[in-house]
Amino acid sequence: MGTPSISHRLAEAAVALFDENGYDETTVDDIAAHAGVSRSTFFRYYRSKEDAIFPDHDMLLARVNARLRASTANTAIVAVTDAVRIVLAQYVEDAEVSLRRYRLVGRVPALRDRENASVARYQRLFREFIGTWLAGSPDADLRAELMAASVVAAHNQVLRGWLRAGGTYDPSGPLDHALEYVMATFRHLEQPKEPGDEQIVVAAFSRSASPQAVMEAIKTHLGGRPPRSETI
Amino acid sequence: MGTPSISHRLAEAAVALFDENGYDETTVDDIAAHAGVSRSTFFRYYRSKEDAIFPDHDMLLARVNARLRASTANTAIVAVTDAVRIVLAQYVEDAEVSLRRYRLVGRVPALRDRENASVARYQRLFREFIGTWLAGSPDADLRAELMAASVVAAHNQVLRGWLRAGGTYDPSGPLDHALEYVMATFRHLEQPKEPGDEQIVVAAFSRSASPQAVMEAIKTHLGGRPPRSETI
DNA sequence: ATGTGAACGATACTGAGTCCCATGACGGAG
DNA sequence: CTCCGTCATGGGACTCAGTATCGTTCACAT
Repeated sequence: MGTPSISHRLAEAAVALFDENGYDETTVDDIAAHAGVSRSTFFRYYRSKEDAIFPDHDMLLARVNARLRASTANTAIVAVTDAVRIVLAQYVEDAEVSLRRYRLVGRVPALRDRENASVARYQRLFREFIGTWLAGSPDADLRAELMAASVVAAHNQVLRGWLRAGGTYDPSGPLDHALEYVMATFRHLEQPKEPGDEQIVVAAFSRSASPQAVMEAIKTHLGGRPPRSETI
Repeated sequence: MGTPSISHRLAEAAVALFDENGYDETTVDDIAAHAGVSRSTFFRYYRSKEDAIFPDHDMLLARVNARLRASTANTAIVAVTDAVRIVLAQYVEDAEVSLRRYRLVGRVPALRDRENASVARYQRLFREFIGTWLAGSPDADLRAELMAASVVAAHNQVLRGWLRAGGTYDPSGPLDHALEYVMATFRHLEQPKEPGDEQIVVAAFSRSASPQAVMEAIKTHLGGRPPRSETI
């Protein structure tokens, strides 16, 4: 811990100088000099100037991918929500860095674009996973696209709220709420086609009929499926 | 028409050279020379090398913005769907260019990022519009984010399908289908909380009661709202 | 004929990103 | 102790995108 890694020193120097002098006004030479290394070394650790602000994004993407692939068709929903939680947790873990980066990204268009690009990569990952999962069902591609977009959007909404508030609370509650919101949305889409399409059966029978006979008649009428709801 | 505009000639040259020699291998000098103008002139018409492939994106964004702002709270949904149709129609209008660009963007990461950035701008526009529209309602921010993401995702899904098929059909049908899908989703979210929560009323009344009296009694019971569905 | 302004060309400059080579530290084999 | 690979680093040259500035040309109006 006496000598932090060069990679870390470079990232620190980059954020510090960007904060102080602005992004465009800071050259790679400045960053390298501030970290006590040469320009060549900077590009050995980061592919570009922007990369210095988004380290370990590849790692995070890999973890999300791993979490998604470690699931069967039955646990797909859990896998998705878990994966989203992983991403948010990563931001929360070092809130310090996340907040500085947030303020920086808000001011520099180039960095905004960069972040959008990585968001798109996450969304693509989710889309492919969900797509292979519910392959075969009608509108599978469309639904996969929509679910992926919604999940990512929910995450971003919660994250931005947390960042705007200065990272002063635990966002896992809001995230669960948002994810539940999304999941409820898509659950609704599963069963009934349209709000008005629900068929309601009113059964009339003799007061003296046996409950078994009534249930049997109803079951037959519904084609073997149990009734969706009981009406008093 | 004998002499097309310099702007157009530059865009043509750019796409042609990118197609033939690759994006990174083509310099701005090449493009300018191929269009018969100087390098300076290129940067007078396009802010960057990437811009040459995405001309009139600002214009399209402005049209979407205009369509959204030209609406009251009552016509908001129509405004959103209209705006999306405008965007897709723009792609369909010169399918030739859209297809070449699609193939190009699929191969060059820098251009993919660029496109993601402009998608994000559309989404932001929709989000802000929807947000101010349903401001005040519970979870307004979250719902705005989700609706915007879904609408944009629906558009992109339809667009990509159309592009992959080589632009060989009219995508306005699929777009309407996808948008209806999205709107149905969010309609579900409005009224009933959970599938089982729907309240069903069974009315019993005298055979001799007048229809008006029955309707009046029911209306009163439902709190002034007309019944959601009629049951035979 | 002369002023005026817009469009274009030419040139120089900064800085990101790439490539290649030299150097120097380190560790193992003899 | 010396020799020899290996690897991280430094250094410098190079390409090219993007910016800024200035001069030129041409159309047009007065």
